[in-house]
Amino acid sequence: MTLRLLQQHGYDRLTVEAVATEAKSSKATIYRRWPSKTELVLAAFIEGTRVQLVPPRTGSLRTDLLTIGTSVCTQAREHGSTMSAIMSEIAHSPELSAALQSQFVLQRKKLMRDVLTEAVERGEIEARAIHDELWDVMPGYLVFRSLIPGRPPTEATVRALVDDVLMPSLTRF
Amino acid sequence: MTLRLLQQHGYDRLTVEAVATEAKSSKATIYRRWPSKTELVLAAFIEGTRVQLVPPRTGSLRTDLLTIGTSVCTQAREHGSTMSAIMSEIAHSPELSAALQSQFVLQRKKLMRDVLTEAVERGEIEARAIHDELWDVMPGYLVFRSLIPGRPPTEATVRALVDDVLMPSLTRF
Amino acid sequence: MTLRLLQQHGYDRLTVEAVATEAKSSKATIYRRWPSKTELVLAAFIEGTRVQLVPPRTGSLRTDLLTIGTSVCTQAREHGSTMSAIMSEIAHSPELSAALQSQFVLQRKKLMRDVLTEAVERGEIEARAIHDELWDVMPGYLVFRSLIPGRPPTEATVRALVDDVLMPSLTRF
Amino acid sequence: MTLRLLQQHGYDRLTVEAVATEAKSSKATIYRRWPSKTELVLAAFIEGTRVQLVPPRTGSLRTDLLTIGTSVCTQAREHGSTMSAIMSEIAHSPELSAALQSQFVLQRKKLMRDVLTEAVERGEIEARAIHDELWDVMPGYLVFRSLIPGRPPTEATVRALVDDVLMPSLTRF
DNA sequence: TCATAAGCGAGACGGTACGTCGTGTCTTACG
DNA sequence: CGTAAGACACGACGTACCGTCTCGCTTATGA
Repeated sequence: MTLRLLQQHGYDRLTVEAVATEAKSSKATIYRRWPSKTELVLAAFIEGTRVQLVPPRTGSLRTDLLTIGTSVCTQAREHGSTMSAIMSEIAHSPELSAALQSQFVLQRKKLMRDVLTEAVERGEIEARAIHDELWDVMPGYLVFRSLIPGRPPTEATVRALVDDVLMPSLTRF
Repeated sequence: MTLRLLQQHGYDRLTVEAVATEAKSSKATIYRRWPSKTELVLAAFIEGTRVQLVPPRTGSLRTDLLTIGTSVCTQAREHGSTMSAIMSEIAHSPELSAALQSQFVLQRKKLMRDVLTEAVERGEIEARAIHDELWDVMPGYLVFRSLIPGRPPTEATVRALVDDVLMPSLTRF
Repeated sequence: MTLRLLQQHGYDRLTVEAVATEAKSSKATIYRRWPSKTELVLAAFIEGTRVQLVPPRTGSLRTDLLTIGTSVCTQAREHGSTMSAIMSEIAHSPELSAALQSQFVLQRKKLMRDVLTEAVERGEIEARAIHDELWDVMPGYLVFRSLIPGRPPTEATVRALVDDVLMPSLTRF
Repeated sequence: MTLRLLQQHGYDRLTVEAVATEAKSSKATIYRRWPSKTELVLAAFIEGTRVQLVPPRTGSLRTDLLTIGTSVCTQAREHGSTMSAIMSEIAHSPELSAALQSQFVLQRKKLMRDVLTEAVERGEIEARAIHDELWDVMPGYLVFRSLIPGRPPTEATVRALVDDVLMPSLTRF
């Protein structure tokens, strides 16, 4: 898998030549399928982080959030270098941005919304406590923590984030 | 200033040659001072984001946080491309990581702690509401929002983050 | 032809970049074919001085020698700068030396030997008058004269060399 | 002595920095005395090859020539790399050429002429056998042999050159 | 069963930036 | 005041990678 090379060497240490060799293929074939190294990497990333789109449905909002947060941590830790590289490249290309948006971000957003909606239906929180603008505070912060060196998010990070920040916010009314 | 080129072209569109020309200098001189392009860019970034280390002291925690959040937004918006590039490179070099830590992160952390400590002293919040692990939720999330395309953080983002997330968390006891 | 640039500017005024541009190519391609600037220049030199390997066969040793001498003069005058550069570089590299030996020197030696052998067969000179050690007195001296400034060898030089030095030596028995 | 570095590394492996260090001096001082690396090297070469200008006066032309030839061999072998480098550089600079001419070539020419003149006076050869154009056949050829790799001139080379080429030529009348 | 076409590997190529090195000039500080 | 130390502008070298391309070979189909 191409992702392995990505995780091992990081984006710019990765050469298309190496990917081709790894795939027992040739550069031309790679470029026939993906128009650029960036798109190749983005596709591999999206492929490698494809997750269940159904909410965990553990029965409580808190454990749902903990589950999602842990999952984000795992992925972010594995693909940290890839994510930062993608962020770099994305600034220059609206197509990449759109691809990331439609194939990655939207799923996560829907997942989060489902979890919150179900919590509302269960009466755990009020609908007005949900902030559409801030749906990605948890994943965003956890990803951020994975990108900067020295402080990768842990289980404790997620628990503190959920218990001491998100839950107080969602139950503030 | 070298930063100008960075903001205009982004990290990998930036050439050391161009920096040298801009500085009416030569590549050799650049490389004499900074061992690599990455270190040059990191130094420029740190230099360009050197800010006041004193808390805003507006008198209330909420407005202090709004002030800091707005400042983070401004800088993150300006140096978004630079930040993602630095994050990419940092994974490969402990030295870079240490430099970023000591010359950038620690100042921000101290600033945030000062603001919170003063709020405790003013009686606005309780000391135990402060979470050392999560001191960077606000800046971290705002930076994250600046890095992903399409949703740069706005004044409204900061206000929602402070009023609906941070303040409920800090006043939860 | 790359040789043109060599003759115009001399070895160290010549840049690989210029050669690439001249060839409507790129530096990378040049370096793919020749491992260094020196080898590139040596190859161009050998290519540019590839001559007939058959003796002139004018019927007399004297005119054969004059013909060869004149030819040496022409080439040495054209490629003087190249030759001295090659001599400089060759001292450091046995490979270059071997290449020059096998692709340049040996042909000249054979040519000279053929001319002398035929003269022996025609009865013009005795075989024992031929000195294997000194087969290159004429070309060597003419090249030397081309390398030092101010005294390029002329037609008169060759004639004097043949008539007053070589022929007396070869017919001394 | 600067010459030592020259002989060890050759012209272009030699750096002015190294010469300065060797001389416990600084580059600026070197450049104050000699306007360029080439002139520095030329000066060192001329200094290092300054020889007696008086003829050997062994009593016979043959041994005089052998003596001179052997001396040329020794010097050429030691400074081969330097000589080829000087020849390279000289093509671009009339001043260098003039310096070499007046401080090196002319002495050698005079030496050779003295030897031949005395031989005439001794009755060994006729004056008309002396060819002004070809006064440097012996040193020129020996230098050439020192420059090309693999065939440095030996004692046998000199003897053959004198006995089988020069003497027949000089005694041809 | 053999011929012809589509697809793939292998890798050369043009281009561009990197980081290194050496020359010759210049400034600074010391003796 | 001259010199050692060394920073500096300039420019070439050789390397690496990207994205494009051409060339044979192979494989899958049509007569």
